[in-house]
Amino acid sequence: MADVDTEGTEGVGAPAARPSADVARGRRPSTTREHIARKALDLFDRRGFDATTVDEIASAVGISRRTFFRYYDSKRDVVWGEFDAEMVRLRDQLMGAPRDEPMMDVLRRAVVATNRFGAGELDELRIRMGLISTVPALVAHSAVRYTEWCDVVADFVARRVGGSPEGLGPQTVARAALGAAMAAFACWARHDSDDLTGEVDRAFRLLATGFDENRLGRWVTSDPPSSSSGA
Amino acid sequence: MADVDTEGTEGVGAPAARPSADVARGRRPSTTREHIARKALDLFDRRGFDATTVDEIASAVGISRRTFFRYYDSKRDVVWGEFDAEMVRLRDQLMGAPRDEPMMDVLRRAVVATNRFGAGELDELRIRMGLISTVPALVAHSAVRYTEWCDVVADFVARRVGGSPEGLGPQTVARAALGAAMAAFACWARHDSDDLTGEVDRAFRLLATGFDENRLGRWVTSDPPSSSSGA
DNA sequence: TGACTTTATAGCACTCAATGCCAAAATGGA
DNA sequence: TCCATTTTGGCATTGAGTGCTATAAAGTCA
Repeated sequence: MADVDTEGTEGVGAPAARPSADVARGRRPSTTREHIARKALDLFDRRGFDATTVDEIASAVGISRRTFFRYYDSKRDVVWGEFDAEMVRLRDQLMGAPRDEPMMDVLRRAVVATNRFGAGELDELRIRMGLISTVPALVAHSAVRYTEWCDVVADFVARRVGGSPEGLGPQTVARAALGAAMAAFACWARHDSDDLTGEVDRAFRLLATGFDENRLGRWVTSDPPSSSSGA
Repeated sequence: MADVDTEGTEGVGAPAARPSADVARGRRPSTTREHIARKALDLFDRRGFDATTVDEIASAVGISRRTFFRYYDSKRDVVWGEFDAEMVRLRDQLMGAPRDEPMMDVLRRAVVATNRFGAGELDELRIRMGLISTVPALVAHSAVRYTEWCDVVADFVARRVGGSPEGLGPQTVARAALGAAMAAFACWARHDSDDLTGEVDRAFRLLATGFDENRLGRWVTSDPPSSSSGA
């Protein structure tokens, strides 16, 4: 693992693992979110999420149970890593897109862009996403985390087409888009399609067709159109 | 052959509330799922879901805590009522549709049909859906319950267009459809659009357009059928 | 009536996640 | 050295959920 310096570690809910730009005051943290996450994911992967207790994670890391909960709000949150940073990236991508680019193209490109990962991160990501889309406790928790994602998309859509982000239009687009993204992720995490962004791209192109039955039929049988062409 | 009428997904996990077609053997149940649900929903509505403990529900119903868990697998499940029965109805609607009817029309009609409720049920349903779409613990749990829903839809789609129900095509359609349904439900539960099936219908028509930006713009500004303005 | 069977219930003990509180440890600065 | 700051760990508590067991209530059969 060559991710020595992970500087984007803004606290999700825990105050710990601060970059601490100024002088370090007080007692130094005895570990990091990344360190905990690595140990925990390893345990989850080997023994299963439910079968791994917080006590086991804590003792594997070398901290107390109480300290674990200062780094992560819950056992579930460990799997999500630095999800919040990605949320900011998505918003930037959506809001920064040229006004004349079609809405669904912007959306597709933005989601694809925010899900580009280096080869070194993919193995861990697959474990994360595999857990998120299969373990009931994590499937459940995902709905809460993805709510923020939907809000970002709904804001974008409302800004494009008018009306309130809470309205049926933006909400439907946002939640349907989330569905497409989740489908892509789940498919990628399950079988070894090593092309995550490709899956996302395909799912969103499909979504933008309105799921016409004939096109969908051809799409399933023959190989679906890959990205390549333009925006 | 006692559990003849318990085929498929009928039993959530609790053995109680059986219609008891044959003669009643053994001690009679001291309450019903409905009775528990009514008391519990009342408490949830007044005090909030998290602030209501299982002990309080049990004592309000007049049973022990342990007995509560024989009727419902969890506190969360109370809010979902007889969700499983609806699942069977959805499958029947989808599979029973004429083969030449367009796929997305079948889907829309099926979801609309399975969400028709009598005027007497609507108040309680609004409380249920309000809770499900706002309380974090229930938002989370909804993802697990809706997984079954998605499976049904994905099966239907795969049967129509070919390929595996696990494939990206059927999964994308299913999850996007779920998104549309959730958006419609949440909008209905929040503001008092008393037309639930109308909201569902609109969301699915929108989904089938592929969210073309221009059409969506007109759709939002000029009120579609009976939505309140600017919602 | 009195066994015997079946079913539902209550109580108890237990695990585990999560939270609040407080004392102790570690660190830099005055 | 004393002090302020920050992290840590232990302790107690709450609340969900589960397994086990004894008991209560009902019908059946002799």
